Amino acid sequence: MGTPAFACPSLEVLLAGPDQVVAVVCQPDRPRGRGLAVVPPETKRLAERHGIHVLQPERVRDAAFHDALRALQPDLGVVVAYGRILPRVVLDLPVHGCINVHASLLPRHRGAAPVQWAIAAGDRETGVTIMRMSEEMDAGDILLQRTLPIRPDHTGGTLAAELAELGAAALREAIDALKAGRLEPRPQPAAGVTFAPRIERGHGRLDWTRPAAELERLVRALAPAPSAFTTVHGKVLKVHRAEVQPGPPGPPPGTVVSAAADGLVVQTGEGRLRLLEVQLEGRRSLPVTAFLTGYPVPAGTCLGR
RNA sequence: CGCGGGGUGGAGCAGUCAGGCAGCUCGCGAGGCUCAUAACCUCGAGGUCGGUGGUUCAAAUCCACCCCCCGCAA
Repeated sequence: MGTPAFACPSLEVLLAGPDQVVAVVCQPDRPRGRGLAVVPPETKRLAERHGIHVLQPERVRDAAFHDALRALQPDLGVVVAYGRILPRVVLDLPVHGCINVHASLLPRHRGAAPVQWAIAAGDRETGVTIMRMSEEMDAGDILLQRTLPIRPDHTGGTLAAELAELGAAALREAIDALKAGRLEPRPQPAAGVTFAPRIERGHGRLDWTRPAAELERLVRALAPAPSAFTTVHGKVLKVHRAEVQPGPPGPPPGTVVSAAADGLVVQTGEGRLRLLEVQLEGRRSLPVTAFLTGYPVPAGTCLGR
């Protein structure tokens, strides 16, 4: 059971393995993107290429869905970024229950967006957790964990891709170990629980009173999508890449200190942030030099309002 | 039919409303200035104005259709 691209490496591992994949469960095709075209989830596309049966229940509490699932007589449920809280009746339906691939070192970053929040929080390392699923979100017993250092150049996009692969490998390992009976589930520590809520638009707004280092992490966490942003002259300006620049306290946070070939330097609550790649609404993403060529932003301009 | 912005020398943009010599900043090339430089000055090359059709004496500009890029919303 999984929906977006993050789940695909895990599905591929299962398809390549010795066990039969009786079905793929994902969220329904939904109108997405410009023009609201109805687009099938990534896992569905992958499943169909392999001729795997696909289930797309509107409601996970629907009895008809439960019947369909039961008819498949699954031995094990594998859930990767499905995007819905599953009721107990579904969790208990497979003979050996359900396991989950989660992109963090639980109990840290329970929730929908663990990868982004790990970067934004400044974590030095993150990883994946394979766990037995319980009704409480991401609170199940840990079966196996694998860690991955977070590099200073990791973005939400690149880190998620690496964790998807790491998660798939860990999943393979965990299933093999489970079948061999040499995997001992252990409860998550009571201490260290944090939550990583779904990323919403507002999370990307750069609050210039915050330290530059924190803003840089937010920019990376939300790249390439949905992106951190500020505003210039009332227009949305996405910031795709930026770097911290030490600097003396200066003008009010949000003030453009300088705008030249080497970047657009903005005063923050602590230090300065040099914007390197930006995108004005309706325009494509540009290196800051090209952006400034056609859209001059004089020093002294106040961003964010 | 979800709302909206855009496509103009290599890059980014103005010009379109009100049709009339293809413009700006940057880059590139040559020359000059300078102890020197990504600085400064002079000169220069480079464009089927996204495509097709239409209107017109005349279309980047007006009309119709099509292709492509992007922001919002979901």
